[in-house]
Amino acid sequence: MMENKDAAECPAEAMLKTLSGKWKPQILRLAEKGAIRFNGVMKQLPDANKQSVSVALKELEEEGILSKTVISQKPLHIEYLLTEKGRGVIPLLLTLAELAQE
Amino acid sequence: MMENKDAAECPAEAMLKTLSGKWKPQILRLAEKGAIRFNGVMKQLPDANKQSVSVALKELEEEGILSKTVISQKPLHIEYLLTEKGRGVIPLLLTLAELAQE
DNA sequence: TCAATTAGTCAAAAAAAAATGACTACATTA
DNA sequence: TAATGTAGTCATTTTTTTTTGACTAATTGA
Repeated sequence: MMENKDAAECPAEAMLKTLSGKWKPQILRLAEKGAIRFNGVMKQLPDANKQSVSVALKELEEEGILSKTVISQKPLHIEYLLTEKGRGVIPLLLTLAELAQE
Repeated sequence: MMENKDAAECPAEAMLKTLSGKWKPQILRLAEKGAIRFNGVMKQLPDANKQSVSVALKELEEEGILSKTVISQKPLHIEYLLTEKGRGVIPLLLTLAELAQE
């Protein structure tokens, strides 16, 4: 009998963790409509705080769901866009939202 | 201009929270194959602890994803089954898992 | 020069989630 | 009588997540 350390490998769990962080679904919902920016998100989610939004954007970028682009440094302008993977996530969120309401 | 307290209502966020609790995806994966029982889950997920499994089963039941049935109290026998809603969640988890690997 | 806007970071505190170990309660088996 | 198996609960500790408030750094406008 061989001892196999299971449990660790549940790919769905990792993805769920990534998506379920605070403010992330709302941020993705904003991103669905077009490029988003840090301060824009802060204004549209008045109850969110800098740190959480900062962490959310960073993690979503690390997961390849958002891409970050520096448009210009003169009047500092940074944009986040949904990647292809990110666009693939949106319909899942919508389906989850529907299921939640049943 | 009227001040609207937004943010609270993101149905996807609630559902994501429910599904992303510790061990929940694994438990649902077991439930997909048939009725599950408390000690059975404990044996199949050796790294999980009673408390977490207990909380997971309770929350999944409260969300209407699992149904709980007492089969008999003589040799105490309680079963959890995926509800229709629960069965609706499974394909989403599989899709999330696929997306995670891209 | 002072204030505002851009996009954050940092350390610390507070809140929420998860883990640990002891315990309950009932019935069966040795 | 003691141990085993069922399905948990409870209080406490540990870990993780989220929030708070102060601070940075560059540029623009008054």
